Amino acid sequence: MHSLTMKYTRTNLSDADTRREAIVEAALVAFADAGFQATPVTAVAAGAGISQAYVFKLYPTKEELFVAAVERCFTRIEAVLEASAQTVVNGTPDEILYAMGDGYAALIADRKMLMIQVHAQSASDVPAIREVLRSGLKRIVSYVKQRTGASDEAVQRFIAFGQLCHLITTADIYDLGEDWARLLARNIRHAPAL
Amino acid sequence: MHSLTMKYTRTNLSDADTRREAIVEAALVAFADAGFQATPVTAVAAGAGISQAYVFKLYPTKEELFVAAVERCFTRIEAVLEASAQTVVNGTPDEILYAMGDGYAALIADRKMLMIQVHAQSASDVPAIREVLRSGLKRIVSYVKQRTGASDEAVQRFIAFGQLCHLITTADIYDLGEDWARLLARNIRHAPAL
DNA sequence: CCAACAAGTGAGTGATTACTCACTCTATCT
DNA sequence: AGATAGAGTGAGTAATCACTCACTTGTTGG
Repeated sequence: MHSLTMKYTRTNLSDADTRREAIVEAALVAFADAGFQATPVTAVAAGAGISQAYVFKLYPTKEELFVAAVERCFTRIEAVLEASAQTVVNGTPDEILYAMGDGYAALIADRKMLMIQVHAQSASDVPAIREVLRSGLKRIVSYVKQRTGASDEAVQRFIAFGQLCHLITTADIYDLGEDWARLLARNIRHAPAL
Repeated sequence: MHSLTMKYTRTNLSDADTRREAIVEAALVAFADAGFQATPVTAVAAGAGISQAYVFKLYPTKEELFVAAVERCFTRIEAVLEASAQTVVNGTPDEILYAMGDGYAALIADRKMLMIQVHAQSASDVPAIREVLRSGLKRIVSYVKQRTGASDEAVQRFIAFGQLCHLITTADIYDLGEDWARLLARNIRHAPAL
């Protein structure tokens, strides 16, 4: 139980906690790919390189697993926003917001972080999922507002255009040569896929 | 085959087409409720009051059924936008857009039309679903642009705030008394649920 | 050496579900 | 009357999947 008696003394993670880490990472990938309902827990287990039975030992239900993945997603977004904010020194609120937009665009280049959010919205009739979506959103909005000092309107616009970005990606219209698609994607930053 | 020899001569729908109608309506309700993966075809059949076997006779796969429901959703949105536009005479583009926003807010009061779109985004890795999402979006954007005559920026903003509205609804933060929630929902019209 | 426990798994199980098929029933046409 | 065709279904089937459990293995403290 205590680190002095633990097998791995190099880190402060026990074996089980190391596994939890690996499982959440695998869950992020697997759930992002197919969503909550369509992803079998076996896919997460395979991604983490362990048996399905052990996944269930560490995360008793698939729901908890998904919630952990969504939570991780929001934590990562927060970290990226903070890192982006730090690249601009003595900036105006709008400049910091702009840098955050850059950071977010880079983050979602591989779609995983974006799709997890969309899947969470889709599964938001499950109370625990709605709850983690809400708390993640709260963290992002509160953080952006406080860190940038931007107006409420600017922060709201920031989130709204983030959502537009999700729509553009799911409908896959970034590189469509049509007028309506260009209209929607105008000025939306978009890093090329990995 | 031809209406002169048909059983029901009062309408121009054959029995099968009447059933198709009922099935799409039931599909809209059922899929909106639980999404593409989590909705069994039996739920649609029950909603339409017919056997599951017959649903499969008219819609050979669940995928086609879902696509039909999404298509219907966009058709209904377009109709609502048109009806809203017609309520304003000699309006500026911004006035017409505003009226359309009212219409949309009223339409999604019962969440069905909203959730179907979110579920479609979530299942957009299925090519046919991505396709119907894209074509629906194209119809809406093109229609709004042409009918209002608004600037590209204004139309883009209209769609972006529509998406924000979806997020607010899925996370269920309309009536949350917290600052961050009020910030997000500021000036977002919201008809009370039915 | 042994007791105790944590890590880990193979092999189920029961429920669900997309899709099929052989069949019935009713109405119309000749 | 008999043939034909469309509307409609009951009863499957094969696969998938969330979750369980009895079990093994390796480690450690006494």
